[in-house]
Amino acid sequence: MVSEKNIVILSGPTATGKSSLAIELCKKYKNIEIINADSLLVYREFNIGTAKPNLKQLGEVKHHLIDIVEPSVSFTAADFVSRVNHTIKELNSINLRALIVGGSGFYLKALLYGLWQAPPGNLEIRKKFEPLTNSELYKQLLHLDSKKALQIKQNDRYRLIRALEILELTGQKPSQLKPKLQNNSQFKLWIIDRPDKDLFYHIEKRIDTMLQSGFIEEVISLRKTYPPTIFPLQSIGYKQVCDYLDKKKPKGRKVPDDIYGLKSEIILATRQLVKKQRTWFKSQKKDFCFELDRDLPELEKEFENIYGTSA
RNA sequence: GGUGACGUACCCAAAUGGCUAAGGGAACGGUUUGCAAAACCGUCUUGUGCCGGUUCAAAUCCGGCCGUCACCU
Repeated sequence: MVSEKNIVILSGPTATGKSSLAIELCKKYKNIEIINADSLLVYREFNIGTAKPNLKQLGEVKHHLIDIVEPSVSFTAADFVSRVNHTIKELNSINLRALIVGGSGFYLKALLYGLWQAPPGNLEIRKKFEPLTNSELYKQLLHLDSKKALQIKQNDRYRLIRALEILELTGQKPSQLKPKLQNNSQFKLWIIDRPDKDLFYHIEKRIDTMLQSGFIEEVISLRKTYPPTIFPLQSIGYKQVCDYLDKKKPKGRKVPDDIYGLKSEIILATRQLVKKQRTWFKSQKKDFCFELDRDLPELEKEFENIYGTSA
């Protein structure tokens, strides 16, 4: 059965070189296409700051789930899962294999283990909760579903609202939601990483390149079209450029007013992302962990085992 | 060389005589179930440049020294 073929998920911290590696790996096989698993590459017009693969790269190997939504539209983990499942089916039907590449841990977890059987977010209902303070929200939830409330930190406003939203939408207690089963036996989670010294060097180099390629101009142009509140403009790099353009200084830290100050702020935020991603992956069940450069031969061998001719 | 300002933790920064010297950032660790490059939580338990003086009591007042910055010659 075609659909039972293994699919590698190539993940790991940002700037490790996942995308380029994936393209190099796929070029040798001709029948593999890449499915993006990065929460920001799905947005059109956000190109430089997201380190989106360029046209040449996109031409070498076909990519899915890149540039699929407008920047002002919110794209969720559930959207990601259904799109991926759909794409895999489609590829299988024409005898192609999929390779999933990206560092958005939450999306991957949703793909591997499924989300709960719950309705999507509802702006109307969320608006209703807006005036309430965190402790008021917490008290409400404690009253309606104390089990769930005890699992949520009292200041975790986002999750408190989500839990109350589910209650209102379904009448069901969030703590009793049933899992939506996801067949994950075909996925192989591979994490690639590299030593801090290499990774940080790459991060700095990458940010230099972004700034030289017109990153600031990209942000200026995006801000003419979209409100500053949209999610991708809050993301790493974009947020710092916005602050730079608005001359907004961070609290608790002195940063030069110039391009060097901007660069150091983006580096800082990117390193913090790396750390968060590593923390995330630490708790995930992995099939392989590779250190790039050092373990490349082994990685290629494993890749051959899964995507090789006979598979 | 002269004048003035300033010197508080790894960094920024409150507190100008008196309870155990705020707060923030960074860092480190963690949570994560439809916004996730988001959001949230925990840990950073003696550090007021140096020396001396005044006082019951000094980061805080006085003197000197060292250092930084600004301006002047």
